[in-house]
This record gives sequence, structure tokens and C-alpha cells, in this order.
Amino acid sequence: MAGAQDPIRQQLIEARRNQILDAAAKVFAAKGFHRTTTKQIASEAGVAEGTIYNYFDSKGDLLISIMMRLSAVEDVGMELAEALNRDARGFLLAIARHRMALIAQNYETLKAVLPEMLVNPDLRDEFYSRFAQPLVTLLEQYVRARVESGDVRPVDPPLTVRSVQATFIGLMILRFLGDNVLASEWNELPEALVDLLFNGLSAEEAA
Amino acid sequence: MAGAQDPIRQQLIEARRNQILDAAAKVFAAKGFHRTTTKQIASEAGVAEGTIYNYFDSKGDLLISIMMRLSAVEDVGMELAEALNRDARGFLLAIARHRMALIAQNYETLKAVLPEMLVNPDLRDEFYSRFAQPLVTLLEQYVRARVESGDVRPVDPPLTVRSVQATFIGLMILRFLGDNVLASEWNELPEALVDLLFNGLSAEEAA
Amino acid sequence: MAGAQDPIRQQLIEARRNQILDAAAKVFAAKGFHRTTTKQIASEAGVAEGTIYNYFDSKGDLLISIMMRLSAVEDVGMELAEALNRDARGFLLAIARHRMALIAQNYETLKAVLPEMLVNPDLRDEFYSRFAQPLVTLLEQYVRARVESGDVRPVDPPLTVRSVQATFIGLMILRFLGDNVLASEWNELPEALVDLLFNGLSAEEAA
Amino acid sequence: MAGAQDPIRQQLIEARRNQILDAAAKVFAAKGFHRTTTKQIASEAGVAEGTIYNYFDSKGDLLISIMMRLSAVEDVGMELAEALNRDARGFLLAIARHRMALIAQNYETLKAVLPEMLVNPDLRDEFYSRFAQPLVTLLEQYVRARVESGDVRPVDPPLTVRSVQATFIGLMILRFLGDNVLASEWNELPEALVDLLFNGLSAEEAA
DNA sequence: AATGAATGAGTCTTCATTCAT
DNA sequence: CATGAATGAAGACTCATTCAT
Repeated sequence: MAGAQDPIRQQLIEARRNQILDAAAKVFAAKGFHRTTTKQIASEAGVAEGTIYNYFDSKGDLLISIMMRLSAVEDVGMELAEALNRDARGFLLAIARHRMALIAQNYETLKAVLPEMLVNPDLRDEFYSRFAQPLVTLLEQYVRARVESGDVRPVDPPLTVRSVQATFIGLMILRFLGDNVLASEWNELPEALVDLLFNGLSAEEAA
Repeated sequence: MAGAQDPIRQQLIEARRNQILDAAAKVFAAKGFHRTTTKQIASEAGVAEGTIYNYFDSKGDLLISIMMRLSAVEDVGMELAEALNRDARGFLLAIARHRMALIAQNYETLKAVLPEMLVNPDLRDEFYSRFAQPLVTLLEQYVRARVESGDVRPVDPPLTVRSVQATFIGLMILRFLGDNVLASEWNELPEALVDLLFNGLSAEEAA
Repeated sequence: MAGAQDPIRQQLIEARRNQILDAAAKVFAAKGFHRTTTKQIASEAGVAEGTIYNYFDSKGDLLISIMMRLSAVEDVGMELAEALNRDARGFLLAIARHRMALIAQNYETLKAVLPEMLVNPDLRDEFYSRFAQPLVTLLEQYVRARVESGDVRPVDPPLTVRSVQATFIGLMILRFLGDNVLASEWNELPEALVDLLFNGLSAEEAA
Repeated sequence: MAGAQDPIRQQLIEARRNQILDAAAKVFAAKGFHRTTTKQIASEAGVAEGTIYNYFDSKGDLLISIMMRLSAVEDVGMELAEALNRDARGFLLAIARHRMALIAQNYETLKAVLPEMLVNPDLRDEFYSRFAQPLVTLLEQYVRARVESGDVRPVDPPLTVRSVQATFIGLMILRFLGDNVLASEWNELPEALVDLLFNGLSAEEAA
């Protein structure tokens, strides 16, 4: 009897958790973690305040759980396994598209988590090791290889790669800050970005 | 009598304000705005809690004042008036150096202000209109001009310019997140960055 | 149909009530009434939280019911009807043994009830009128009679009797407080106690 | 300047602490620790809720501090140094008077602390080692010596001594429970008690 | 102008109790 | 009857702000 209910109960629990996390992410994104009260989250989720604590340990646990849910979505390795086989431009474009899509699809979550992350060591380390570091490492290996093969100019790989990574992050921040152009042209960004990063601004041919 | 003292009094007041703002910026940068108590700020500044309120309206006013002090430092127009006369590469390098230096010199202030800015509309607008927008506007004008003159490839100016601006911001964020390479190689960044943005990654000549 | 089930149902209900009360007494004794949650009681009893409320009105009702169950055990009159016929020493010994045994056999229950009793008027009155008062009254009558008959010295009956009663209570408290000697020598207590109360400490003969 | 204020400030702090502890003890005694709210304590003390936390870490700290203040009052060694030189009866009387007076003078404090002590290990250990244990130890040494010297009958010292100690505690409990006789005759208790403990109930001469 | 004790509104969190299944 | 998720009132505690000295 209970055997059949267990999976159902698990699903209900998961659904309720997501319901609460969605509400929390929405309010955190709108007002910031500290300005958000548990009462507001409960109200947004359509549950009582106490219900939140049947599913999460604390308000801080909500934020961490929001980020964990994002981690589950992120999967650099998979997506880019195929990209590695492309030429440099194709690779860069795949990365850029993947990144911009990730940001667009998780806009609220990221807006909820990022400001607090800059200030909370636990979240920071989690983010850095899950999102920032893996991409930097992967890019660095790729750039080194392509510099050796001659496809890419002899740039400084660590700094170059961090600059590329920084561009993704900075564009997200600029969107958070309310930049209207980015909001409306977000889908054009990967192309423009790759054009910039791959070909550079200079009209002159590289000597 | 008061006539002679006024300027002196003004200086004393200004000194005390700075003493408090320095302390506040330091603690905000270390623990975040909301986790910082006025007691901690007072302790760091070596004054009593009440004294803070003789110079500032509220805790929030401290943050705004910290940012205002940064605004006073920033002076895009001045610095770049001369840069406009250089060639594209020189211009970009001047901008990058200026930006990286600004970040390095105001590291604590920026770390104090930025996370809260993402969450506080007042601060956000102030930052966007003072720091982000002016540079974007200036860059955009420059890029348009140089595209026309043929010095710069026919890129999409708005997106390109935002990407450049985003890179500066993203590098700052990555430093906040504790990236060691950026911390130690910060001074090498402008060259590497300009090399990337101006020449691009591609080893092939632009057709 | 229900006619035959009634007695059985009554037994089942009684069994379930006792199961819950046993669990409650155990946890109350270990952690105190207020620090105990209904969830802990349910868990200890092996039932769901809601089930408790099918048998008891409230958490407080559990405590009162625990005490009522103790009242049912206690039966001063019965036990001492025979003791009244003994000589003074035998009577005192019978009382002491009865009391110490009662405490030992209901250690957990008493430890659960007593601290809260000191603080809860309802429980206090119940305890005082059921346990303290009857014994005091009985002892007082007995002492008065024996003083008149000359078996007992001309003591102040009310104060003497309360002192004797106090000794029982105090020994229980000292055990609650973790006194190791009392825990291991509890069975020797009645003899030692009667020796003290009956003969006194003095080596000199009463003049 | 500040040199002269320090002692004054210390006195003010001590006065405010005592004001709050008095209020807390009063309300704890009346309603019990857990049923007392910090708001009630504040109201009773005539201060704001927050003020309590300028002087104490937590509600629990109030209780511990109440007990500590009692510890400062208690001074078994001093009082009884002189009593040791008396004969057995005089010694017992001195102890009894000292104990009954201590209870009477700290009635509220004890009523506040004792119930929670039975349930809180920290308080329990503090009480046992400060109040129960020292008196037991001292009595035990005294009884052993007097048994040897022949002034006291050959009783079992550990159990006898604990019984005496238990009587003091039990009398206190009976008062807490609302015994009217004890409340009105408290001052007569030491004599009656010593009469009982020293001479015993028996009218017969010890063989 | 400086101080820091006092304030009390505001928040997170707990947990006894209810009730739909 | 049994269950346990949902509830929300209640309470301990924090901390920005005030103000008498």
C-alpha cells in the first residue's frame, strides 16, 4: 500500500518544494534576499509561512536550494562535448549561445542568487566552483590547444579566457541593471559577441 | 569669529565624514550591507554609534554617500577627451587602463556598493547613469565614427560596445569572486584585453 | 454488533491511550514538558501526531492524564489501613516503604509531572490534594493519637508531619538531581529513614 | 574624566541588571520560565524588551544569572565554620536556621529556578554542585566525626545526611505547593525540625 | 559635537492543533 | 480510526534610530 504511495509522495514533495522555490526566487529577484520576508514568500507561493519550514531549514536554505536547482540544469560538459570538435569560431559560438540561453532561461534565479553570492562565502564558493571555474578550465584547455595548432593567435590563455568568461557575466549584470538594448537584442548577442571576440575590432589585417 | 572658523569646520566635518565612510565601505565590502550593523561601523570608525547620525541620515545614506564619493572620482569625460584623438587601438587601451585602474583603486568601495546596487533601484539608477551609461554612450559614438572612417570593422555598435563594457564589469566580478589569477595579473589585463578585443582570437586574416 | 465490540473497543482504546501516555511520560521525564514536542511523543509512541489528538484534548491533557494514572495507582487508605494497627515504628516503616516504593515504581512519571506541577496551578492542586494532603492528614491523626497514648514524644504534630512528608519529597528530588548514593541505596532508605525519624540522632537518652 | 565615570557606570550597569533580574525572578516564580515572555519581563522591569538584551544574552541567561546571584548569597562555609564548634544539637539547629532563612529570603528566586532546574542539565549541575553537594559533604563529615565521638548514634552517614538535606528541600517544595501551615509557621520550623531529627519520635529511651 | 543606553518595530522560526484523505 | 501536511499564532531576538547627558 505504502509501496505505491512512496513515489507519489516523493513527487508531491518535489512539486511543493518547487512551488516554494519558484516563489522565493521571484521575490528574491524583485526585492533582494534581505528585503524579502518569509511572509512574502509564503504569500507568493500561496502557502502558510510555516509550510516553508516543512520543506526547508531556513530562509538561507531557500537561496542555496535555488542555486542547487540551477546547478542541476547546468551541464557544461555535455553541451560542449560536441562543440569541442568544431572549428574555433563554431566552438566559440556554441559556448556563447549556450551561455546566453542559460542566462535567459534562468534570469530570475540568477538575479535572485547573484547579489547575495557576492556577499555570502558559501554561495560564492558554490557558484565559482560550479559555474565559473569549469568553463574557465575548459576554455583554457581549448585555447591552448588551438594556439598550438595555429588556429588561434598567440594570446595569453588565462587572461584571455577570463576576459571571455567575464563578458558573459558582465552582460548578465548589465541586463540586471536594466539595459534595454540588451533586453531586446539578447538573441543577437552570440553572433555579435563571437564576431567581436573572434575577429576583433580592427579593420587592418593582422600582420 | 565664525567667519574664519567656517572653512575649518567644513574641513573637520568632511574629515569625519570620510572617516566614517571609509569604515563603512570596509565593513560593507567584507560582510555585505545587510549583515553589517551600525555598531560594527562605529567600532571600525572609532566613534560612537550616535555619531554616525550626526553626519548621515541613515545606514542607507552611508551606502549612497560611498557611491557619491566614487562618482566624484570618476570623470570619464576628462580622461578620455585626450584618448579620443588617438588611433582605435590607443583609444581602447586608454579606456581599458583607465577602467582597470579605477576598479583597482576603488576595489573596496565597489565591492561594498555593487551587490546592493543589483537589488536597490536607487543605487542601481545612480550607478547606471553615472558609470555604465556614459561610457557606453561615449564608446558607441567613437565606434560609429571609426566604423565610418574604416578603422574599425563594421560591427554592431550597440552590442559591441555593451560587450566591451560588460567585460570590464565581469572582470571586476570575477575578482570579487576570488579569482587568484586576476588578482595577481590585474596590471597585465589592459594589454591582454585590448589584444583580444582589437585583434580577435582568429589567426586568419580578415577577408 | 456494537454490543459485543464495546468492551473490546474499550480495551483497545485504553491500550492506545497507555501507549501514548507511556511515550509522553518518557519524553517529558527526559526533556521536560515544554521542551518536548508532540512530534517527539508521536515518534516515541510509534503513532502519527494526529493520532494523539484522537485520544487526548491537548498536550497539557497528556500531562494531567499521566498524573491521573498515577492517582489510580496510589491508594493510601488501603495500604495503611493495616499499618494503622502496628506500633509506631512499624507504622512509620510501612509508610516509608510504601512511599519509597511508589517513587521508585513511578520514577519516570513523577519526574515528568513534578517540575511542571511546581508551575501549573491545576496540576499543583491535583497533586497536593491527592498525594500530599491525604498523607499529611493521616499522619497527623496518627501522630496526635500516639502522642496522647504516650508512644510518641510530645512533638508539634503539624510541623513534624510535614517534615516527614517533606523528607520523602526531598529524597525524590535529590534522586532527580542525579544523586548517585540515593540511586544505588534506595532500598536501604526506609530502614535508615525510620531509624533517623524514630530514634533521632542523639546518642543521649531522652530525659 | 572617564576614569571617574567608570565605577559609576559599573554601578549603573549592575543596578540595571538587578532591576531586570528582580523582574524576571518575579515573573518566572509566578508563571514559570517557559510561560513567561520577554515582553512580560520587560514590562515588569519597566524597560523595553530590547533593553534586556543589552544586559543579558538570552532568556536562558536570565535564569542562570538569577541562580548565580543566589550563589553569591550562599556561603555555607562561612556560616557554619562557627557551627562546627557547637554540640550536635546546636550544630543542627544552626544549619536548620541557616537553611530555612536562606529559603525564606530567596523564596522568589528559588521558586523561579527550581522547577526549571529539574529539567535543565546546566542549571541542575550548577545547583547540585553549589547547594546540594557542599552541604551534604559538610554534614557527612560532621556526622561521621560525631558518631565516632559517640555524640551521635551509629547511623548510616550518607543516607542520614541525605535525608536531612532532603527534608530542607522537601519543606521548600511543600511551601511552593501552597501549604498554609508551613507558610505561617516557617519560623518555628528549625526548632521542631531539630527536635524531630535529634530526639526522634520515639518516647522510649534508646536501649 | 560626541556618546551609548534605551527603544520597539520587525523578522525568522517553532510547534500545538486541525482536517482532508 | 490513523495519518501527516498545512496552518498561523506566538515569541525570542536583532538592530537602526533616537535623545538625554
